[in-house]
Amino acid sequence: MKLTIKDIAEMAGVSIATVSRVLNNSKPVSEEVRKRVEKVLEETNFRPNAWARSLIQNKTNLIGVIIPQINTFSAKLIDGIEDIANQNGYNIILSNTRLNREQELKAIDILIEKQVDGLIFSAVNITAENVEKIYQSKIPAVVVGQKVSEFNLPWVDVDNYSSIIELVQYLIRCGHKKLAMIHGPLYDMSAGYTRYKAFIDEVERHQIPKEDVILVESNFSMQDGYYAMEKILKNRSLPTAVICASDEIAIGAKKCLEDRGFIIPDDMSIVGFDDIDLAQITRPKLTTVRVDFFEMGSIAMKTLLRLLSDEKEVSLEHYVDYRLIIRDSVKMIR
Amino acid sequence: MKLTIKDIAEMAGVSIATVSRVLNNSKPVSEEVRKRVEKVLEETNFRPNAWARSLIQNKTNLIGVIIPQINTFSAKLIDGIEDIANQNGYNIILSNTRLNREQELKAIDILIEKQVDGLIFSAVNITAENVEKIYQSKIPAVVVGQKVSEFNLPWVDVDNYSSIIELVQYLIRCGHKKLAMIHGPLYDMSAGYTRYKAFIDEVERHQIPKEDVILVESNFSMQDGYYAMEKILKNRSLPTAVICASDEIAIGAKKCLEDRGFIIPDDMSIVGFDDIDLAQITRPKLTTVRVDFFEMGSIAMKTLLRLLSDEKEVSLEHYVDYRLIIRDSVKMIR
DNA sequence: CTGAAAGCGCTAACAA
DNA sequence: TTGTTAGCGCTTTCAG
Repeated sequence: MKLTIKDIAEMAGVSIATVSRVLNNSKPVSEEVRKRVEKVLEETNFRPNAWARSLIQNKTNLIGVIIPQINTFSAKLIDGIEDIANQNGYNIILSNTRLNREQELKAIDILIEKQVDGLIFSAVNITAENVEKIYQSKIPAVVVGQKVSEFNLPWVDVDNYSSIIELVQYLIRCGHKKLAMIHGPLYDMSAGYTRYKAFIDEVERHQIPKEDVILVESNFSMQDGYYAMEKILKNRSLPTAVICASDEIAIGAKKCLEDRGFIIPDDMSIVGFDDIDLAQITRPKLTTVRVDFFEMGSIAMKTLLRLLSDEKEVSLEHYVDYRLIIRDSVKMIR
Repeated sequence: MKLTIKDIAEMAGVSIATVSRVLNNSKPVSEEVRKRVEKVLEETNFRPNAWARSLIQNKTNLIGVIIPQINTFSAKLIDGIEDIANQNGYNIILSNTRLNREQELKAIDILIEKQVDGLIFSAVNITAENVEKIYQSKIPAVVVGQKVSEFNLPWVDVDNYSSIIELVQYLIRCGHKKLAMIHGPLYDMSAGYTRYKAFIDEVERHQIPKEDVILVESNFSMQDGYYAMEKILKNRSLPTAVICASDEIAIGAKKCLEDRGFIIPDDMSIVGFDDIDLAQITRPKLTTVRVDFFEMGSIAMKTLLRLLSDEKEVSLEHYVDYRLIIRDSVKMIR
């Protein structure tokens, strides 16, 4: 049988109200009685039922975290969220939706039932349906990994657009005139579509002729990067540099080239995105864009905290820093 | 104002008991009334407060997961736990103790207060103090990543001992007679101490003379692996093969050798542990031991489920499979 | 089949 | 300073 505050009260010979008072330090209790109660508390190792309390206080100190999958990136994201949450007395309840739409909706429902104080939501493509549900629940929420300016929710993301533009400009400065991109799936709004859009926009801005631009879609894996590069190699005129939507893709693509005797970056330049550990270990070291997912998580949680403390002004848009990491996989032409 | 079952009852013109009945399908309700209530439920998108319910049913459908840090391994572990938990209607509440003893104790306390139905506990070194607290709480628990045979708790771990023994035997079969190990910190019972102990035991069993065995301690990072190899290189007589307690160490050590002009495996053989993604990408590909952390998580959760369903016989010891992955970083001598 | 009411473990008035 | 009591949102007897 689990102990309750009532048991403690009996054992200490006081009322349950008094026990509650010493438990929470909420009201003055005489030194003598406090000692007595504390003794029982220690001896029994009593822990009050958080849910009975939350029922009254309407607060659970729980943050719901919804992610589409668990990988190295989301792991860092979670780490960042947990860090700030923990520092502020919150626990996180983790929901992995495994890239499944229905699971996302279900996860939101469950977290509403569990009365989470706040929600951090991430998905490959956040839809109106999701957001609607979150709105209705009135639970403070912040979106992570996608710009959702069309909704009235704070979001945190890397500036996928600017970063790719910077990358393209860098390649052009290096003298590259024929470019390819291995982009991610376009239904993936953030790492897929936005990076793709930035690329075609910037390439157009520089008036690079259509025939000197190659686009290939790929999933975010080495294997798929490998295949994507095979497709690029089928073109009559090869690019001098290819931008990959992720380091994994880049490394797969690189492998494909190497298997065919290409020397990187002499025969073809490659850049990636994310700056995973591998990027600095492969030879040549990969030029890429560094994204700090831990920071992304902690910014998200800090934003949520601000929402929770009813601050009037919580800015809706949060870009997490990125940095072009120039290493050895791009050749300077001329 | 949040909706309650009372509001729904009023709106549907029934008693709260009836609403509860349709919510849970617990007792027969006339078709007509059921329809009426369901309509209101849909329109309002009502979600019952899980904690009010749990207060009565003494069940939260919450599993507490305590991990010492978030990295690629624990991420997979969590993934495996979440997968099974989710399939069985449980949510996980994640506590990262950041390698901090006090945090571990605190995390247990908090999870007790949150009335988790079960606990999955992992730490670099699980102590009697931790276990004592868990015992006292009477919460079903399983330990992950450490053999804790001295306690009466189920645990799940790789067989660190046998796997290292297999590795040593493999090296010896390959003709290696002078061995080194870069082992992890010895306070780390599982990946540190046990692998170390297996190595010295097996080396002794093969009567390899003391002077042909080198031991160096290192943290589990490439950087530290690099330094550890530097130490090994200071010895008068070098080993022909070195076992590293992790792939990260191995890759760092390898880098150190390469920086000094060694050819691997010709000049020195290296083996790692874990089979991280990198292991098959570095050249030469790394011979290592594959450990399935996702499986470790799912076994842990399945074991916990068995505990929760009051099965009489729950085996306490669970080894997760490992496999020697022979690649190209070990030279066959003779 | 439906409703009234007790009670889960706790906090917070309100009295004393 | 302490105790009594109402009630948080729900489930579950127990009557009807």
